[in-house]
Amino acid sequence: MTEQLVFRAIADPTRRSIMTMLSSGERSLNEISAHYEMTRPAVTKHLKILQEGGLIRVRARGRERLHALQPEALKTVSDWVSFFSQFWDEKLADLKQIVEAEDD
Amino acid sequence: MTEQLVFRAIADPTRRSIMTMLSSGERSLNEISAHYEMTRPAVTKHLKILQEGGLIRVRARGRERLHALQPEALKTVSDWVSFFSQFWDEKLADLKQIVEAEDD
DNA sequence: TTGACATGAAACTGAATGGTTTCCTATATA
DNA sequence: TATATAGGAAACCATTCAGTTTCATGTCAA
Repeated sequence: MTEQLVFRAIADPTRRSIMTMLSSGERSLNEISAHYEMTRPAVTKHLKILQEGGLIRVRARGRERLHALQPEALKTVSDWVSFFSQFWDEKLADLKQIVEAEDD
Repeated sequence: MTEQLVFRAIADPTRRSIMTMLSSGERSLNEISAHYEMTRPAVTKHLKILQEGGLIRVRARGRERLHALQPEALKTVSDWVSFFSQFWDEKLADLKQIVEAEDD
């Protein structure tokens, strides 16, 4: 199952940081790795894991590779958390159900 | 920061499964490990990581150790996901804000 | 077309993870 | 009190993970 790949992807702080960065628009590998101490190949590996989790998509532009956020993959996490949220925020869980029902 | 400990804790499928099990009530170590193929010490380690993430609490009853879910720790995850949810479900994000404002 | 730039790929390393086995301690209970 | 039960602790192992260095490839631009 792919669910595990999402949880795996978001388990690392660098990867969550990259997601935050991409929330303001797509970025090339160079632009991304410029923000971190680690080497470029290390960032490449993180991007691959994010891609495997479906959290980003990659497209080529010339010799660059542009990485864009694909946040819908987080629905998996959101749904999982929602199950438990009934135990600490019933109002929120109820409203979520209402919203989802409306969308049908 | 403790945030990382939560994401680390929920990254493993066995630990997420244990959380689901505990959602129906507290359980002793023996009761929990009976549901898995792995040995009891292995389950003990998972429980320790869940505890470090604040996701469960443990109390002693005689020679037993009862483990109970503490789902509020998932608020960390919920909040993090909410930031990204604005990109795939604005209605839900809006309602969540309303709910949280009401609680103030 | 040559050189600079953006990236990919492979081999390696150390630390963390998920698991095991073995042994020890504490608490119930016959 | 002797024994069974519940769990803790330590030592060990294999795999995965996050990072590195080195080298190769493809594309742009002078």
